[in-house]
Amino acid sequence: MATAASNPYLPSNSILSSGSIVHSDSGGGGMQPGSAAVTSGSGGYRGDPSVKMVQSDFMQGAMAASNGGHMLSHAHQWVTSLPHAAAAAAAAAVAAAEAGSPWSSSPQQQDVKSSARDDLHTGTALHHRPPHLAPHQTHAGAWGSTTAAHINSISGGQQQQQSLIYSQPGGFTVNGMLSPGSQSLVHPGLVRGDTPDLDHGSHHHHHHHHQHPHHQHHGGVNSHDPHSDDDTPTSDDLEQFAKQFKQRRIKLGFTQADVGLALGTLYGNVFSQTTICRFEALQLSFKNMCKLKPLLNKWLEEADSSTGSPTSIDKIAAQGRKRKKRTSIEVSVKGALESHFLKCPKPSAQEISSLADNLQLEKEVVRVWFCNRRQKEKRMTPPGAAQTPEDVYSQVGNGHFLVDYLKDASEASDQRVTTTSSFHQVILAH
DNA sequence: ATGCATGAGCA
DNA sequence: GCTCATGCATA
Repeated sequence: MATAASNPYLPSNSILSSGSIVHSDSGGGGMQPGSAAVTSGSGGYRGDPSVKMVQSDFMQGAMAASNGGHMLSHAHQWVTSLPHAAAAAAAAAVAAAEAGSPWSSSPQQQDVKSSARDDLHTGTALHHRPPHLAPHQTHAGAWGSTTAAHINSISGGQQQQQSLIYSQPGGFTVNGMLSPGSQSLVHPGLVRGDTPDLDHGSHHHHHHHHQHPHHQHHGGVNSHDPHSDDDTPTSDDLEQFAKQFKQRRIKLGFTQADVGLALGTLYGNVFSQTTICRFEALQLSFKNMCKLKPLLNKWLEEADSSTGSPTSIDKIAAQGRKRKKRTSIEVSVKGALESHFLKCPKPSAQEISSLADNLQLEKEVVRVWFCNRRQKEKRMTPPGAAQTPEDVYSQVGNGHFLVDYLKDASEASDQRVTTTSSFHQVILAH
């Protein structure tokens, strides 16, 4: 089986002495997963060709599989060794540094391109979850407006989330929600009465300064009305929406995963708990937020008014996919990477290679690490927002950081991290 | 909630 | 190979 696997991950340096990490290799030769935990046991792909992009919002014009093919080919499993215990102060520091979520009202510098993503959605098997109305009301100001108070990160966060209900692949319930039986949670009247408007009723559209590069010429050009989901919302709108969305979602008794699947059930675009989570936490790019808002908005409408009229259309198919197991990077190694990142956010291939060699990590891992680091940096520190650390965030007793940036930076669509490094240094210095 | 990962599209 | 959107797996 899979003898000479075209494994892109050539652990040519997989030493095992100081083992900073724990990924094993499937080195083509005579290696075989013995006791390793092969995660992706259920092979398969998600060739969902029935994409029904019902969103004529802005992007996602054409997404039909251009290659009409399937990217699934050889089957090589990513064996991995075991996780290691990693708990250090340094870890906390790093984690803290990553827990940002400040945004600016400035548009991201992305273009409309990423669209076709019907690749796969490994069903994050789940099902409706117990309808327990939680009189919960979280309000967090975060973005460009005033204070940011929803970050949490590390330990003191708000992990009241039901993060295990949807776990592990294996079961696939092709019913996000609205499935008979799980629908008698709440009456629309109740929620409605409880949570007033939210939708286009957008309560307030004060001054918003932003210039979004969305040239959506559509007939009568948008005059002024940042609301009504067909128009470009402001950062504040998004913030408001996200906040309310979460509230209602919880009141309705749905998990983030539920919503993700429901979106697929309803509109054809399935999303994971991760994405919903990030949306609520405003940890997506502006453009991405804009894209998801309409969808989530629709879901809300459906959710609160479909307590009996389910839209029984399920299409999501849970399928597995081979995925390299997550490489655990030791804290010390992370620290090293961080340091290098501060010096050079965008190392060359050669730099990466040597770095990987030193840290005894696969080049790919290092490369990806930097990519992810940059991404995080992007949504974390809006250009020109780095001020005095003490001004930027306040440490609240329990190792909880409140980040508060000033919105609006610049429109530079290319200027990347540069002045933002100071931010991390401070964090790490804690 | 978030770290590491995949992949499309672009340069 | 990077960016960007997204998600599995995990803490």
